[in-house]
Amino acid sequence: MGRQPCCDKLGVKKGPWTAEEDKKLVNFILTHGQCCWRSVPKLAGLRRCGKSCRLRWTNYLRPDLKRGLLNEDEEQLVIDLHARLGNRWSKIAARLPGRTDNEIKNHWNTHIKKKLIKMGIDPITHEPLHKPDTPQEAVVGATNDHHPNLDAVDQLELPKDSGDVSSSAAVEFSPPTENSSTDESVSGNEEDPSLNLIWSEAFLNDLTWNFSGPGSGGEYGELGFSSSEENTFSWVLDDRNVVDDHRSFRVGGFGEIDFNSLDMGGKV
DNA sequence: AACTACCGCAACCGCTATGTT
DNA sequence: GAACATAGCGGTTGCGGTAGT
Repeated sequence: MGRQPCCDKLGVKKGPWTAEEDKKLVNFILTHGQCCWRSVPKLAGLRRCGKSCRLRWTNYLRPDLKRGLLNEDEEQLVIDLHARLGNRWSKIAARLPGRTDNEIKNHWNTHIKKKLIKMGIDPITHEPLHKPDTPQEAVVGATNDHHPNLDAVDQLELPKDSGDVSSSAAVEFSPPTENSSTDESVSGNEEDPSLNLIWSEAFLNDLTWNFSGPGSGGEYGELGFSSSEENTFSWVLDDRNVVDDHRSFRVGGFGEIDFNSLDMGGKV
């Protein structure tokens, strides 16, 4: 007997999510928490595969996600971790709070890979491109599924609790400095003042991001969201954000905000 | 202005890992 | 331990936006 499909293919909608679907999914997760993805579509009134719901939530709707491009420090960390872990994006993502494996994977394929090649570094082996390969190296590079020191890294089991990536002794990572010349005004970073602004109570209150969804109040506690995180849901549930064009919706709660134009000094 | 090519990202697909009965 | 169900992961694809001609 074959394996059952993850969901009933008949009547299952595919393709980009609409704001209405997002709203339903967020409402459901807020009310019931993350469990039984298979039953989520039915219970939430969505004509989607449970898998699709999970992906949508983890890659896009989660409240703790950062948006925007990875900054140079995050990029460096990704490169470093990739050298140790290979294409194990979820493990890499676990070391970058607020970043998803999909996001990192995409960023790797579209930006970092090219950058490394440009610098003369093989993005797979992290060795200089024109170095004469030994047969062993060639094999590692070709298969890309087992880096020499991968097992050691697995056993190391980098501390997970720390949102602070710099806390890992195994990772050569320099914390962002004030003089960092990277364009961090756009990209999300916990060290980023604009991000701090977004998450600050003052900002949230000021924009009247009052959570107005059903069941607002104590029942979200099971999700472990802070009060400010709960507030961030208002962008999804707020009709102002419900637009037909999902593309204009996709930057989520921060999509309407132009970080560059924010007057930091005046606001906080 | 119209067309084309390229880029970046969201989402899907298929597989593996893990949990449950 | 086997069989099945579910969750999670990584590779790939499709589509919209944008730069170039």
